[in-house]
Amino acid sequence: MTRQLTIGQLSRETGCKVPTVRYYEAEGLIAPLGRTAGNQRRYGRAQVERLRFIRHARDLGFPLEAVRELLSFQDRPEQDCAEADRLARQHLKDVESRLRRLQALKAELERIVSACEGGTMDDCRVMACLADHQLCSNHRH
Amino acid sequence: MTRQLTIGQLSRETGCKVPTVRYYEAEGLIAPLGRTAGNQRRYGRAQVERLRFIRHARDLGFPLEAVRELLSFQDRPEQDCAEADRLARQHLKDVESRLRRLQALKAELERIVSACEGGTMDDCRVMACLADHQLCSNHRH
DNA sequence: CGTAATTGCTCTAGTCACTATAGCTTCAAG
DNA sequence: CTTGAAGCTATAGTGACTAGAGCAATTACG
Repeated sequence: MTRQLTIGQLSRETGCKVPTVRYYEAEGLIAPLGRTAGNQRRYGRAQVERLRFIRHARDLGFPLEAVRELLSFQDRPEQDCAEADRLARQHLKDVESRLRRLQALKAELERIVSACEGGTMDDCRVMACLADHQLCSNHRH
Repeated sequence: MTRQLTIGQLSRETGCKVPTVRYYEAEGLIAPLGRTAGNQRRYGRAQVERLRFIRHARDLGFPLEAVRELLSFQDRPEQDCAEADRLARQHLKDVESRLRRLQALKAELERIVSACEGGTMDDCRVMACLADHQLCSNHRH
């Protein structure tokens, strides 16, 4: 029989900081098995898995609300997985859109810094580009 | 002589929402020329330019603190532009790092959703990947 | 000149996902 | 039995806004 874990041990096993575990509890994502006589939280193996699931989804950039939804799917394993798939696909779309935006941004920043040849603020390309939208390569943002 | 602008007109000219202009003022980034007898803000051409500069820097992802610094450079046009250049290069590095991370993320999400072939939550690849780190292509995150 | 619609004002609270701090209590080891 | 680490709660702070309440001022029209 596996013995119960303190919040610190849970934290070490999952790489999730202690205050974050308590935050997730306040958010209703994870609850301890129970408390000791002295009011300390105690966790079991299932909580380790649950917290790993949460952390992994968060690392993949799912917002907490999506994680909450995914956890509720987990609790109903008989259900069709179309919803989980839809959520993941939606998230992928979001990531792709952020990616495109970031790529455009990188291109413009590269253009801006490569144009700087030293001198004073007065005729600095970096400052000029920031001041005047027309100097942008990308007029859409 | 150009007549002064209300906060709403300034907002329309710059694409920056009214509450955001007030927020920037509270943050010390931009101040109106003055106030009317009835306590309303009035702006001039210089403020339009300044706000455009702020918005453009923000659109490029510079944090407000960096924008504040860039604005202070603008106010000292004699100064060497090395600092502005350094700031932009640093920001470019940040963007590149975010970009790499997002690309890895996209790859894994693509792998996850492509593995889903329907069925129940029980044997859904999406859920399995989220539950088990070992199933990741990228073990570093 | 009166009135109604629009725009402005301040202040407070909410967002997201934590992180940090203060001040206290409990637990495990020696 | 004492000490020090780790636990507890509660509150506030982060960044960059956004939303709402409840008023006041301005402007256009008749």
